[in-house]
Amino acid sequence: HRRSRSRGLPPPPARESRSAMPELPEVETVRRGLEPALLGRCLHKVVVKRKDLRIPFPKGFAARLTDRNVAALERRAKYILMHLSGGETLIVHLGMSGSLKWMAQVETSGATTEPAGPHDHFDLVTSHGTLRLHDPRRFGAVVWSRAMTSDPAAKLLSRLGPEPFDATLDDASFYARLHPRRSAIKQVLLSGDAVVGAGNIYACEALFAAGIDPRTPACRISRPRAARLLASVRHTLSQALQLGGTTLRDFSDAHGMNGEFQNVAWVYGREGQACQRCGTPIRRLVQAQRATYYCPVCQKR
DNA sequence: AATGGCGCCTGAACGC
DNA sequence: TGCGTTCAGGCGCCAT
Repeated sequence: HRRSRSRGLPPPPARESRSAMPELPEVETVRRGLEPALLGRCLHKVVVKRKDLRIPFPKGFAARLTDRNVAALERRAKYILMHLSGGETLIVHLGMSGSLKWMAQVETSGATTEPAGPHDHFDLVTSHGTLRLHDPRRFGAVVWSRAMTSDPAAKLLSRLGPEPFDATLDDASFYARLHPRRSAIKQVLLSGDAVVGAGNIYACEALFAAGIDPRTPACRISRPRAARLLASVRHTLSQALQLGGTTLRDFSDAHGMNGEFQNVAWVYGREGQACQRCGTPIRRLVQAQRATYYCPVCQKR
């Protein structure tokens, strides 16, 4: 079977901060890793190599960042928000294949920056090191906003659903967000309308954990099952976040499944393999042009 | 308003 | 060995 892939070679040695398929846990891991390096630093120089990501770089991008200090590093859904001293914000989305690589200056050697490759799109140069955006597929986006309450930041972020670990997201409000939707629950999870952060991998995993068939119309999920699903989303994302350190230091293969994640996955990428709970072969189907993996026995409509 | 479908983009894996 | 095809999917956008 084509999908039961075995890698012939061991992964290359870990040498940079990279995680493909960045979902919420990966983005939060990147944010946490960058925070101590970037906080309070001044952006001395901004080098733009290629500016046509999914959303093209804003006009005057480099000039608008130069000589600003990094005031805070925040995350909202899968966006990284770099708040600057002038009140502006640089918003970075890593898309499917994006990564942010921190290259610390080594004072003893005189701080050489590695040469930029064809998929390196910008460098933010500080006195202590350089932050480099790398994104081969260019599904990512870089957006500059004068203020978070004004466009384009407001437009980009205003329609996002609640954060999974927001205490105000309770069972009742989660149910209320699912109930009007007639689409399959898998698609509703991916839409980020009811809760943000779960991409294809964690949507599949959370639905397995909750015992819910991914094709179930969202409106047919009862209050208790919705509560269980919310708990499963939170559990899955927090477990992945705990494994985030591994993601940070590892390379990913083409499928973004490296390090610990593929080892703890119950269904994702396991078509034809025995369910680790009941032994039934895991199935794969396509919903909205996206692969869905599930156990036909453990997950009910 | 909700919904389903499309396109973007590259590299790995696959198949002949 | 080599070349064409398929697949991966986050998300803005579009038509319905």
